[in-house]
Amino acid sequence: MGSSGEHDVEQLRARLNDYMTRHGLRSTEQRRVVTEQFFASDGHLSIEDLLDKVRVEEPRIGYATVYRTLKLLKDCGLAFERHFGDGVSRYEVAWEDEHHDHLICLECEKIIEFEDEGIEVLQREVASKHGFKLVRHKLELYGVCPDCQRKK
Amino acid sequence: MGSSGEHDVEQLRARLNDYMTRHGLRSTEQRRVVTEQFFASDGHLSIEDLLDKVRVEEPRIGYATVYRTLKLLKDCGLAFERHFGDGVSRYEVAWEDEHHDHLICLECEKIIEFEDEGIEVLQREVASKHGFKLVRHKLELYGVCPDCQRKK
DNA sequence: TTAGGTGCAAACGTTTTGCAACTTG
DNA sequence: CAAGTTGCAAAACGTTTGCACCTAA
Repeated sequence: MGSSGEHDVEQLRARLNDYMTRHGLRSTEQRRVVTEQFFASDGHLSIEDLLDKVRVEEPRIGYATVYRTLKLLKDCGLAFERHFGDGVSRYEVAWEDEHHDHLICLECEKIIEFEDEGIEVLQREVASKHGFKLVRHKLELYGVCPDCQRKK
Repeated sequence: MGSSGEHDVEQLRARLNDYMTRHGLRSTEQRRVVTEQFFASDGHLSIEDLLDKVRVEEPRIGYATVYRTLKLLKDCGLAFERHFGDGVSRYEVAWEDEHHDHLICLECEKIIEFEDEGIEVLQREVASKHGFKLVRHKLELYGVCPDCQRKK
């Protein structure tokens, strides 16, 4: 529950340490708490979500610190920032081996993750057709989930 | 240049008028200027972009009015709102017959539009596999365009 | 005449920043 | 001890809203 499942957290720590060393950054207690809570989370966290988790462990952590730490994780490629309709940024762990897209219910805001290799192949074709070197992509399907269809 | 190309602006006007009549909304000079400037624009305009264009014609138009008018256009399905990385909302004319996705250069911010029916088909399959009724989607491919690859 | 629209400025919610105090290496 | 980091509160940012005045129907 809330754990990292089968993913390799150790690898994330290593990548982070490596990045911090290379950039002369310091490993503080706050950073440890924020990053560990983040790595142990599933799904798409807002700053507030993460701050709540972090404060259970270390109530004095300020909220600029969470922003700054997530910016750091974003910069070293360990977190993805997402913007779904509302005005809030949400963050997601960038597991080395995983890529998925999102299927979002317009009524109950439920978010389902999926992967589809066929789509990925076609995306690479589109990119190369335009001479682009593809780095990443974002695909979001918006619709009405089975539960909400039933409710009508 | 900056014109609407081969698209049918008249149809947009008709749809807008229809919507306004049905909702008891009024056709003001400001709305006319904002919507016409918007319909005559290509690409992805921020509120500021549009306000600049609008003020050439009618300098007294306030900037809440542009927001409110774009909200109206969004509500009646004549404009799409987009969020690319920065904090700004951008708007795009929702031409009746057209759907496209975006290929974005990470270095020069160039945006190319594309359509790919194969991808659309697979998207519909994914949605129905999860029991979703698909309403719309957003696909963005990020990479490096040919020009920027050459510059290195 | 009246419901709706406008422009302004103030309010809003999220994110960023300046700064003095504090840690890490 | 130097340089990076923190927490706070203030500022900044894009967007929304309250309100008195205006205008289309």
